[in-house]
Amino acid sequence: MINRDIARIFNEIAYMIQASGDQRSSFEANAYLRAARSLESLQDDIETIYRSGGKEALMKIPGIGKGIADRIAEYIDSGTIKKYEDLRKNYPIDFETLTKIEGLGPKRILMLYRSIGVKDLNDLKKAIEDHRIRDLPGFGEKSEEILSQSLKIYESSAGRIPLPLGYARAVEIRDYLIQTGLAERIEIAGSTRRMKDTLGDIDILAVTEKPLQMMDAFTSMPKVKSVIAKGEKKSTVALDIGTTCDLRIISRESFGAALQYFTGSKDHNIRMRKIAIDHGMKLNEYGLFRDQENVAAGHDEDYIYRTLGLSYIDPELREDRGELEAAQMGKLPNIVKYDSLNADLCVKFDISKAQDKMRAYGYAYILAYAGSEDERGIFRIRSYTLNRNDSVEGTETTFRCADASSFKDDVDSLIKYIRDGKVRFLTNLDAIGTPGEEKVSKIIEACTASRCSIMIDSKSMRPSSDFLFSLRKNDVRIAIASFAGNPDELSYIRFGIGITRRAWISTDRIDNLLPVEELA
DNA sequence: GCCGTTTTCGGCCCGACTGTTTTCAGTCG
Ligand SMILES: Nc1nc2c(ncn2[C@H]2C[C@H](O)[C@@H](COP(=O)(O)OP(=O)(O)OP(=O)(O)O)O2)c(=O)[nH]1
Ligand SMILES: [Mg+2]
Ligand SMILES: [Mg+2]
Repeated sequence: MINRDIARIFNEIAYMIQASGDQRSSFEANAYLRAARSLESLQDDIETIYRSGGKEALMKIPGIGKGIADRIAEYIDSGTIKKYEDLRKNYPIDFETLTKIEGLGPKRILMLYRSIGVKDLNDLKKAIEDHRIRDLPGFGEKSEEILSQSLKIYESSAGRIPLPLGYARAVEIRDYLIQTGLAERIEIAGSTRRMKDTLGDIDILAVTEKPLQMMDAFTSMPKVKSVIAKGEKKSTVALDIGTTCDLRIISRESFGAALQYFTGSKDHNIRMRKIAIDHGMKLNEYGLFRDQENVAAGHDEDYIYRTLGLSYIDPELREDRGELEAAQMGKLPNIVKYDSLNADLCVKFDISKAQDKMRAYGYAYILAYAGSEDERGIFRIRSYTLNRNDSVEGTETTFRCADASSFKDDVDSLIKYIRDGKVRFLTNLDAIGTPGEEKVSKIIEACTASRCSIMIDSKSMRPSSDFLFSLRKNDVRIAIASFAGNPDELSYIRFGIGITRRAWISTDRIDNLLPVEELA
């Protein structure tokens, strides 16, 4: 897929525009950045979209208009983009990598290039080692020191981390801050709250009477490797797991607005703030202001949405993918709640002693792996329930599942299995291809017609929410499974539920809400 | 460069933290 290649080019064009910098063109740079984000989240191959639908199809993608559609077409047709090549002549710099260094943006990167010829990471390293940066205009001894620190953080950075890892760490940090006794309210925000499948960092929001003390506690946590910024409202630290964590402290009255702000996404926030402007108001993390008055003071997120004429939008939907339009019309999907499942639809350990867990999760039954079948790529799962004595009991009810990854080169056989009613659940659908590919559509059609559900593996988080979001217009049913390999891993189900919520899948399509009799 | 249930022109979200910037630019959330 060339989506990422083109996104990278657009990012670089944006950085070069920003580096050369007059105000007017910064909006153009934002347009390129927005288009790049759009391409990165696009599930289907942009080349396929262009070849089958032309420029009109490209212009249907959010953030892509005439100009950028032309540039995408130019890239696909000729392999290069003239505007990009021309800019590169003036700025032969690896912006993509250098902007990943905390504290380095387009302007300072350009300064480093113009003054001492820094083009890439290696050049930067040498410049820092030789102390050539401290004498540059706009830099000093301190900023050279900070750059050296940022470089170390970058090199030990894990990039985006998987949600299950980040979520566990976010909960640890939240609980640590709670046990300091300083927190009046505290909430995990950002992409963790939106249950995005990978996290760029961890974001936490708190209310406290003693911000300075709480910031001290935060920056001196055991797992903090270094402190990147520390103020009374906001601090950032680098954690041991190669990611950073932001703590934002806010007053009690502003908590609702702050949670709305800090949950994001950025694009959702920008849209919200524009809607506020349309209503003659101003939205920021402190409140919703009409004239000078904060009309949302002391209110929760729900109040802000409703005051702007919207229904409440769950965090998982806040990606500017149509949720604001839907909220305006009261047409948001009714998504499944985290504690409402009737069952875990596939686990992979002996659950005969798991009665306590079963009760704790409120499950009426659990389907557990019962071995592979003779046919390649097919396995069986058995239903277990709680009997009168409150112990787990296997039943005669079993279902057959197909693992799509075993049918990559034989999609027709898989479709036949589904159409013949030989399989009830399908795992690893994304191994077949992207959502827009014909073989995937054909499988989905077969599943919808023959009551085979797409099973989500909550442990590996696949198919992803982005994949399933592309399929949201289909009626195909969904089964959520933890794939737990031991009792503790039953908690992974949360991430599978998150996937269905992010994918706009409504409760009437979720198999886990059915009693076992209705599964058959 | 994108975009439009007030617009096809004229807007484009809004604020925190840092350094050497004497009044704010750059970067980031
Ligand atoms: N209004 C506004 N809010 C922003 C902006 N950038 C970030 N935010 C808000 C929304 C984000 O969800 C939140 C946390 O910022 P992050 O950079 O950590 O982004 P997020 O957690 O969404 O994604 P991540 O997985 O960390 O890359 O702060 C911005 O430019 N404007
Ligand atoms: Mg974040
Ligand atoms: Mg953050």
